[in-house]
Amino acid sequence: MPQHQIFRDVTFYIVPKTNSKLLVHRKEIFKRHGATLRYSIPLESNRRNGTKITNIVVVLDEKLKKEEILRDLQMELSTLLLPVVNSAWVSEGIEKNTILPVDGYEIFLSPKIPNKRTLKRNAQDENDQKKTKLESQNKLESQEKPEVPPNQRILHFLKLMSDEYEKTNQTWKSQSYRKAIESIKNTAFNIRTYEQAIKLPHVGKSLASKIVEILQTNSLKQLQTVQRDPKLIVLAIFEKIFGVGTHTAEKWYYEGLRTLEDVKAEKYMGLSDLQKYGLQYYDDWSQRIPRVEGEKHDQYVRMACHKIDPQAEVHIMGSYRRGAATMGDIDFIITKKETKILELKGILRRLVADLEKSGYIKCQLRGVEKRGEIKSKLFCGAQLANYPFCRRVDFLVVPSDEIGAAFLYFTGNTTFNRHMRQRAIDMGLKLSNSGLYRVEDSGDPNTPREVLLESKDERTIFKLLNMEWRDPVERNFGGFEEEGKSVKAAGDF
DNA sequence: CGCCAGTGTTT
DNA sequence: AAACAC
DNA sequence: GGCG
Ligand SMILES: O=c1ccn([C@H]2C[C@H](O)[C@@H](COP(=O)(O)OP(=O)(O)OP(=O)(O)O)O2)c(=O)[nH]1
Ligand SMILES: [Mg+2]
Repeated sequence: MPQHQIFRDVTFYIVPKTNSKLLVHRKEIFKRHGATLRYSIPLESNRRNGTKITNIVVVLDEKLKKEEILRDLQMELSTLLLPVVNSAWVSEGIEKNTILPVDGYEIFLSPKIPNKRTLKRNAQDENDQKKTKLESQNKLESQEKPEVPPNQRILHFLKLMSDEYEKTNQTWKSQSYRKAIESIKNTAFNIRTYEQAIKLPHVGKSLASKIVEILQTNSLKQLQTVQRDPKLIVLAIFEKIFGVGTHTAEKWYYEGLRTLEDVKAEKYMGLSDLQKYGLQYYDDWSQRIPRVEGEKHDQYVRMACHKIDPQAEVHIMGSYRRGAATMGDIDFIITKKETKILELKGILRRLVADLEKSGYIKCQLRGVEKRGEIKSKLFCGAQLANYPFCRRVDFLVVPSDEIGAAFLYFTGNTTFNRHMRQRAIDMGLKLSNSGLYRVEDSGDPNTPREVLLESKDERTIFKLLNMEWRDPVERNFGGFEEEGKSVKAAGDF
């Protein structure tokens, strides 16, 4: 019953390109009302002409993040001129049988906080994940028969793919490749066929095909197309500045900045204190910390803490507790028996004051003292006398009744934490830095009731999750370091 | 087709 | 809500 | 991109 065909003269550019039953259905409705549907924007259509709407981007999936919308359109933000609206604009227009003004439906992809006076560029990403290293282009010599460590070529290219996706904030794809890599590492034989590949856990059709492609051509088409432009190298340098992530790095790049010197020269005024310190200590914080120096930090901080409160305890966590030979930073937990968070915050505040006075703490990146409120976390730069570098040091104060969960969290590594937390989810539980909880239905599905099961004791949390205890050294999961452990580890999950 | 860990802090 | 960090 |  297409009566007026209100969208007769309108072209919808649909996001996302991917289909699903629901989306197909909704698009049918759009067509019935006369809309022309397209999936990419021809150059000449990318403009607004007056108030009359003839071309418009319609986002059908409300959950899409702004950056994902842009990626789907394959548009650089600065070049997108068309209005972008959510699907309510369409459906309410249909109800009212008219083309509505976009006000109230428009999704603004660009500005958010006009920082000082800079401009355009926005949209953002998913969650987590750390820096990546740059790696040079591919091409391994074609070694025909026996690969001594099996599947080396395959692993090489899949790693490049994973890195590529991580750099472009496609975190789930990146994660998929990492899981496949782990899986292949645990494979004793040389994979030769699609059938062998697809049997492996975390290797599906797409990855199996890619594996075959690698075996046959010794390369991957997709990797060569994926422009390995100099841009990524610059972005990686920028993103290593503390306080600078993908968003800021990209913004700077589009403003024409290419080196740290460019940034210092042109942006210094506009930088946050965080980023200024990040620049100032860029070289220092790029250095690994020898384990022996970690011991010295431990002694030093422990002494200082003892003076403030002899009952307070200092523990080094992170990679140090996992037995690393070198660390990227130093992670402290400060705690005290039978003590609540408030008192501990006070201890941290005094400790920090002393450490600053003594010259150990060089700068606070995230302070104890912000706006009168005392925080339970401190990120800072700190240097021991007669040592060559300022180090990144993190303090976390933890009330004694959360100490087990906090140890678990702050010992890591990150991959181990995520595995363990996933296991909790699968058991209907939730594990966080404050405890292991049972998640119950409270009537309101948005705010389920969380009942604390355990938070004081690390070992009890392992038991409740039906896991064998692992010494911290056995928690170096995933990645490329110490995979001897992660082989067994992966099997356990 | 939804999930892929969960939290603290700042803007 | 986004950005950045652990 | 894989999985339940
Ligand atoms: O996204 C994150 C980051 C960190 N952590 C936990 C695990 C990690 O082990 C600990 C300390 O973080 P840090 O970044 O210091 O990692 P690390 O394991 O100590 O390694 P590095 O030697 O780089 O400091 O905090 C998480 O749970 N999730
Ligand atoms: Mg650390």
